[in-house]
Order: sequence, then structure tokens, then C-alpha cells
Amino acid sequence: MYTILRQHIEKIVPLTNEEYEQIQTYFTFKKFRKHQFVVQEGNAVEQEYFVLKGLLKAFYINAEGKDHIIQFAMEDWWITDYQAQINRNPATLNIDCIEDTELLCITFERKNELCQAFHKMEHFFRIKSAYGYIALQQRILSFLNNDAQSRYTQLLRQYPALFQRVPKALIASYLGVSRETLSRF
Amino acid sequence: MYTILRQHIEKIVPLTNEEYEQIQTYFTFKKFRKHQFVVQEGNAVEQEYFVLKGLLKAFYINAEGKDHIIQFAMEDWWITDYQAQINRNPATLNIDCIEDTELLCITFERKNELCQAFHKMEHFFRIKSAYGYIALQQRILSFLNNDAQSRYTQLLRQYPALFQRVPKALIASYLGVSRETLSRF
DNA sequence: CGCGCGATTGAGTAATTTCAAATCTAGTGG
DNA sequence: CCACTAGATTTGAAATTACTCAATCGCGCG
Repeated sequence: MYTILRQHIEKIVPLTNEEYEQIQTYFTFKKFRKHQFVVQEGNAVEQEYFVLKGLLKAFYINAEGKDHIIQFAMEDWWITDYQAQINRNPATLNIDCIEDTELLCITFERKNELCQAFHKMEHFFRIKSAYGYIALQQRILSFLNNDAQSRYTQLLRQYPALFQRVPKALIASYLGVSRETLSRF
Repeated sequence: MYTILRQHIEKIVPLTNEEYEQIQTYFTFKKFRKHQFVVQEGNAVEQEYFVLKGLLKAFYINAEGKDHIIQFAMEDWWITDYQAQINRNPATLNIDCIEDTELLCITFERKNELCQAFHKMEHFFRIKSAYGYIALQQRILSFLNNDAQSRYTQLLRQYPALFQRVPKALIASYLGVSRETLSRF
């Protein structure tokens, strides 16, 4: 079922009912509760996740024990430790749930099989990756170009929904600013 | 022939001679000289570029006229203003040659046709994009996690070749540091 | 009421920027 | 061989930005 996944895919490639029927079978459903970890540093990363409902963060904990948020993911977003997954390394990131969350999960192998079986899906993921790449370029640009304050207002403009759901300390971590500095904006 | 392109693709998908023969025809060859622009802000971005030889930089010029380097590209790398290309917008980036450069060029449409005709190539570009995405995540992480100095030494470790070919002012621009600060490391 | 979490405020400190000037280097022409 | 120039790099000093640490505030919930 999961019409949210179907709609998400169909933004890029149209699907017949039969195709979607098939595609769906590559995914498994899983529920997580607030504060629960989906990926944990040091462990193998088998799956990639599509968010049906809820909110997660991916973060890195550095040598001094400080954490930096690399990515949020809410409904309609994909998330995992891609670096670890592709290279078959243990995770360097942690991913946990900021809210109760429902995910569709697909393993690296199953995703490859899916792409092999459906050229359409290979296309879909190629385009998705390209959009992801562009989004990260924009984020890098905002590091290069803007000071903390304008990164903040820019994020506020781009994802107002996030600010309703996430404590400001996490926003600060995502922007690379201390929470004190952020609260002075 | 362009064996560098073939080898580059074959790091991810094996090709028969006939396949490569075909694939090659989707690209056109073009030479640029040092300081020449490949993409210019405000213009349409038709092509994506694969570097056979030489060195380029992609940069953004902000309202105050300062420029920030988003990407370097040397042999074996792909470059264009992806944001502009995918969304059919005028370029917001500039790309110019730091050295005399030889490129293989492919238009957005031809790349799509190539991916349509060769599932293998769609796969290739999906994997390439994923690696690109990961690399940008790492770069963001180094903005979040490290101060300017350790970003510098990290880059030095990762791409020593770059430092032989690029003036330090450009490295500074890439790292988001003033050239004066960089020269004090 | 009081606890706990998130957010804010203040003060001192560290990192980086800016602007200006000095130095270095490679290439050119006399 | 030398003087000269343009570009790149370095250095100095003041100003700015953001950080850290510590304390305080505000609010919802048991």
C-alpha cells in the first residue's frame, strides 16, 4: 500500500499498478519510538530507510564527544549512513528518532536487485541522488557564503515545518553554530 | 577512443567493445584554454563535462563580489552547474579553467538518452551520484566538525596533487577561509 | 510545588577577518 | 646578468564574530 511511497516515486517515474505492487515487496515496514536508534556507530549498516511518518536525525559524534547533525529526515525523505553502506564499513554516523517514526526499509542488495529488475527504479534513484547532490552543494555554499545568522534565516525560510518539530539546539547543531549563539539571533 | 573515459566507467560497470563504441558517440570533444569559461553565470547550462586533461573550478560570486569555490575538477572528474542543468535555470555558478583543459561534453538530453539506451549507464551514473553525495556529506561534516586549520590539513592529506597545481588563494576559497588566515597555518 | 528541559543572557576568551603593507618569485626585456 | 613587473604569499595589528562557561529564566507536567 504505502501510497506515500508510490506518490513519491511517481513524482519522477510513472508506475502501473502491477509495477508498484512488485516494487513494494522489496521493502519491509518497521516502527521506531522516539529516542530509538536506527543506525548506531560501529555497527554494520544493512538498510536504507524511507520515512513514512516521523522525524529522524543523522549525526556524527567527534573525538571530544560533541555531536553534529548531518541530516534531518521527515516524511518522504530517505536516510541512512550511505558512506558506511556503500563501502561496507561499520557506521560512523548515528541515526535516531526525534519522534515516533515509521519507516520502509530496504537492504543494499535488495535495492540493487530492485534497480536491476526495474530500469525505471534505477532511473528514479539516479535522479534522486542528483537532487540530493545539488541540495548538499547548496548547503556547502551556505557555509562558504553566509555567516551563521543568515544560514539560520535561510533554513527558517526553506524548512519552516522543521522549526515546529525540532528543539533549537538541534537546529544549531545542524547549522554548525553553538546553541547560545543561535539563541542570540 | 578516450580510454580514460572507458576505464572510468569500467570501475563501476564492465563494457564490451561494442558497447563502449556506442557510448562514446554520445560525447563530443572540446578544448579550452587557461582562464577560459566553460559555464558562465546567467547563461543556460546545456552540457555536463568529463575532464580528460586539465583542471577547472566551479565557483559562486556573491552579492559583495566575493567568490567561493564549490568544486575543483581534474582528470577523471565530472563537472557542471547541476542545479541549473536539472532545473533548466540559468547558471548561478561559473566554471573556468585553471589550466589548459580537454573535456568530453554531453548534453542533458543525450545523457538521458544514453541512460535509456544502456541500463548499465543509468546504473553507472546512479552509483557515481551516490559517491558524489557521500563526498559532499564528508565535506559538510568537516565544516561542522573541524576548524579551518584541520580542514586545511585534511584536504592536504586527501588531495596532495591539488596543491601542486592550484594557488593557495583558491584552496582558501574552497575551504571557506581567508587567504591570510590560510597562510598562517 | 518543584523538577527537568529547553532557551536565554552575560562576560571573558579564542578564532578568524579585514585592511594595509611588505616580501617573495617567476618571467620578460634591455 | 640585471632591473622590473605582476602575481602570489606572508606578516602585522585592530576589529569582529562566535565560542565557552556559568547563571538565570520559563514552562509544562507529575
